[in-house]
Amino acid sequence: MTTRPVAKADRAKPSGAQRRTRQRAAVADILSDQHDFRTAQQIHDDLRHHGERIGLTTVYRTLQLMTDAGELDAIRTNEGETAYRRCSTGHHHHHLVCRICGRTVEVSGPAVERWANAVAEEYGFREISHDLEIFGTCDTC
Amino acid sequence: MTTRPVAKADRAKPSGAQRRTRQRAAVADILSDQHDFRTAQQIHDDLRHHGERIGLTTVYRTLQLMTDAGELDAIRTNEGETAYRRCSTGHHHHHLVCRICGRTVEVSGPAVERWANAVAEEYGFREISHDLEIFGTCDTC
DNA sequence: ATCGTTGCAAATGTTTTGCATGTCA
DNA sequence: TGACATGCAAAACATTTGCAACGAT
Repeated sequence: MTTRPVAKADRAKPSGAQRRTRQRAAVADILSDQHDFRTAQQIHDDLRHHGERIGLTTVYRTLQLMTDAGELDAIRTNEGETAYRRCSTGHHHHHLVCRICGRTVEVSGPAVERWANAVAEEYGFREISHDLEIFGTCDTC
Repeated sequence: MTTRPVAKADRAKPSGAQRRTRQRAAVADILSDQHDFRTAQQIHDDLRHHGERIGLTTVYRTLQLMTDAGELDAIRTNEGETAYRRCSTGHHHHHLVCRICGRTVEVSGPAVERWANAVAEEYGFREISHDLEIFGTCDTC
């Protein structure tokens, strides 16, 4: 086990370019609509319900590809699943997540960034990055 | 999948009291020594190397018990494992983790707490909690 | 003696991989 | 036509559970 942030662009793309396929388009589409974190299995179910013919394996592989490409945010749930979400803004941000319905709001705050950097420096840490998730119950729940 | 903070005291203790056993003491001991996050499997290995006779199942069960009792912090690693760490201070805090050696420093900052609460309230979220991990490379690495 | 604990084996659930087949460029 | 993509089945893992044997009180 190694504790480090989720790899966003670890393995280098082998060589040849990627192909546009029906399946990849379908995964990308469904993630454009929804803004919540979804697991691979949920996405697979959704696609099936929408009449898409796609294998679970392909969903997993596509999500990994998109994550490596920086198009998706990936988090680990407490249930041990990996959940993915389209990363609308390319830059750094945090998430405000409703415990009940899963509604998510992207937030950002220079205050936190500054604090994190200051604390890290105080302890002699370099090349800082951080993950922050705020949980709560949203007004409609 | 349900996104919510790691359950710290979910299931109620049935009725009878707990027993002190060699195995539970061993797990507690090893966690008192080390301050890093360790997975159940690592702890099991450590104990075996120290000559302890203990089953992996028991390690898992003991860690869960201690977590429910609020004695341990549990986090999900990006590799999909659950890592545990003794929670020295009973109160809320965050972690500064070295990407290389895994060294961990407990930090706390009212600034972040305030910011998180403010942002959450702005979006109508209640019963706020949050998780924050800062990653970096420590001075000795 | 009683009832929580242990630990093996087996089950579960998620994600990955081998490989034959299909398909975009 | 190729090289990459797909998807089934099987493998790989982490974790949980059934259950008979154990051990603490």
